[in-house]
Amino acid sequence: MQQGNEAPLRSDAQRNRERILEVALTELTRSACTPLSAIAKKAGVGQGTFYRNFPNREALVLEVYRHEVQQVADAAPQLLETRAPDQALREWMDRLAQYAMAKAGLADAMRQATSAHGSLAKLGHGPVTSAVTLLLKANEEAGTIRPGVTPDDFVLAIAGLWQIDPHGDWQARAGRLLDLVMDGLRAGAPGA
Amino acid sequence: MQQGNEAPLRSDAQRNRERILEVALTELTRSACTPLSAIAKKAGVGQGTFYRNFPNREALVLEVYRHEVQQVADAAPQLLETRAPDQALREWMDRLAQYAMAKAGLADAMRQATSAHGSLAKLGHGPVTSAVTLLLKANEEAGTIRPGVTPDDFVLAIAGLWQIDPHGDWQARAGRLLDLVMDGLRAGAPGA
DNA sequence: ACCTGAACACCGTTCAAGT
DNA sequence: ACCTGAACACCGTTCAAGT
Repeated sequence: MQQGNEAPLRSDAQRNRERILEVALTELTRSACTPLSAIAKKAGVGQGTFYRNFPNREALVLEVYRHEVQQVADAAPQLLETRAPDQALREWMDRLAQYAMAKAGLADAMRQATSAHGSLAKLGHGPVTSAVTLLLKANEEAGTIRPGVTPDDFVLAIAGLWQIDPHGDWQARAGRLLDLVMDGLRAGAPGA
Repeated sequence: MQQGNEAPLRSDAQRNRERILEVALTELTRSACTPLSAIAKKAGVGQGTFYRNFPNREALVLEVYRHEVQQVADAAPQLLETRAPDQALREWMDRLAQYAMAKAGLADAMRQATSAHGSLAKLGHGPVTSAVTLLLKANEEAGTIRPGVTPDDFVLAIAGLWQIDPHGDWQARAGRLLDLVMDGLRAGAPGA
């Protein structure tokens, strides 16, 4: 049965959960392989409490990531209001890249924690998918990209972002990758 | 000093090393997180011997991967002899995809073992880079792709391959990704 | 109802003793 | 020179006892 995800949660329990997430963000950003016990300790909770909230590393990392990634997703509608659809899409990619580099430690944690396929795919139908759907649709309607590109396709196409080393000249490398993807999306825009 | 990598290696030592690699391939393909101790045991060597050859998991996984990936790389020159450069490139991508799916467990192991950035990048200047360089150069000279694309750019562009779930319809997903990349490479072929 | 932390299981790594 | 395998350190996970 496992309760949907209702069950109001006692106030001290809720504060514990929030403190764990807070510490996890800082700590995982610094180093992807921080022991869970260290996170529990810094958050001031016992091991048991930690595991009540997050049954394993993956659950924790996914939750932190989801939280963080929401912010980038939120930028999409705003960009579409102030720019042409293709410019909005391209700039959104840049912001995603910037964010991915800033949170590189977290991205590492994601890669390591998600055992089988789909670091990103594991995010499922979250805010990122919504943002991408929105951006692609606007472009398709404006005829600036070819029709039929799904959000999944897009996410796969920019997967290289998470491979870039955040030290050094990531700006140049990311820029070239994203330009290439954008050109691929455009190719012969209105045709099948 | 650490010896370059010469030092002829005693014959029993060499057999041990080979048996470890053999077992590691089978075992890691099956499950990315097989304990190293299990691999050592199945290979019939002690823990110490194992660690003499491969100081950590990453070293083992990289070696296995390098070995395997050589085969796909070897196909590049042959393809270039029998096909137009762009067709050769596109078909090589397909083979890479097919191989990546077949060895999905190994790809998982790579992702998990390589802590900081660059699963693929860690392969460094290996056979894959050579193959890609060859293919890109032929296409650039034939004017079928835009000039100035580096092997690094290309590897980043197809990074999505390693995210695809090998069960289900990976053929369709991989095909769409690779077509998109190919179109991106083509975009306005002769121009800057 | 929720929390704590000692206890357990497991895996990576080292090293003293062998051949 | 190289090998073995017991021993150690460490981390994830559980659970009996508390509030």
